[in-house]
Amino acid sequence: MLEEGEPFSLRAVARRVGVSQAAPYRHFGSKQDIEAAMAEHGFRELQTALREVIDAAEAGRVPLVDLALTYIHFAEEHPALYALMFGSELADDEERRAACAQVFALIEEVAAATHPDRDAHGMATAGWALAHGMATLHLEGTLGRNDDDFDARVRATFAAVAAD
Amino acid sequence: MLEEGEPFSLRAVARRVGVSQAAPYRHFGSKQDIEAAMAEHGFRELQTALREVIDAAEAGRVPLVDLALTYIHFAEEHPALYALMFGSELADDEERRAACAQVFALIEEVAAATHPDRDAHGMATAGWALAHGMATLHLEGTLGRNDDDFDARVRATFAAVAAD
DNA sequence: TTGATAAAGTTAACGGTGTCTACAACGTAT
DNA sequence: ATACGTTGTAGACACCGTTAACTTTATCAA
Repeated sequence: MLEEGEPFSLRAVARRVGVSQAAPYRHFGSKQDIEAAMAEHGFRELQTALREVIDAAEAGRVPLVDLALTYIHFAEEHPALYALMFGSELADDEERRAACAQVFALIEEVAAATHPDRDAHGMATAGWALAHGMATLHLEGTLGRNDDDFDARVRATFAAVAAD
Repeated sequence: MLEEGEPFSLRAVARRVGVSQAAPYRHFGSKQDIEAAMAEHGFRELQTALREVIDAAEAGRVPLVDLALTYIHFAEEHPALYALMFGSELADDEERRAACAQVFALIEEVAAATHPDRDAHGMATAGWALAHGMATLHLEGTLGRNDDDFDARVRATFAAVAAD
């Protein structure tokens, strides 16, 4: 879904589905509506992935950095979708924003559980910003090409910043 | 330059400049080339802004969070350009990457000066990721709409994470 | 002064794209 | 059976990036 290489045009999609170019307009109002729906779906998939990590951990206590790694792996595996999720044109789609807010709430919940003594909102903000920032910079190539030990780099960064 | 609202098409640009639609191709090979040049210019402007903050500080010691605020203000003031600078299509433009790397080197330099005892590279990575992440999430609306005290929020986040 | 050359601008076209309108097929409920 | 809402279609429109062929214009050597 949403391959990186080929152009993402309504016509190309319709062609691939074997349907006429105007058919998508029976189901969506515009291309932006479709992209917003895809972004919303992406946030829900991301939430599911994060939820799995939380549920797999014993006693519900997950280090924030593990959540961040899951987050970053998601971005690595679906770079085009990830870019879409944070695309500036979709900023005012309400359902996309709600799905995004749910992910944030999940992170906040974990932050509150692992650090009951600290400001959960601030911790969640820092954790998300760090994860999102590293994911973006990594995808974009700014952080070099040591792909394999990037996980270690993320762990080191989180540790350097004493967020755990 | 690069207003948010109107479409950024070569033809629209040419029209506004009062020149024919094909004229840009006398100066650039493609639209991507133009965008890459704009992104490169953006990185250089960002570098200048950061450099000014560093030079204005006494003894050359700037808290990382002040650099981050300058970074975020730049993103706020030029949202479309900022999005362009980190657009995934431009990842392999060499000059853009070089300009980006210079900004990173600047941050690293400050990190090394303010925290001689810690890993400068890791600190710079964390600082940039935090700043870039918060800028993105803020522009995108995920962090709420308390626009005025967002600076305070950035300071709180950096403090919460003990990065200074 | 003349003439060659390279830079910069022009018009016209090609294929592709998002979107709209008008029309046809078809399942379903009255 | 008939009316209707749903989903599909073809065709058009304006716009887009890009290219090709042609003209203008400035520069500089002869």
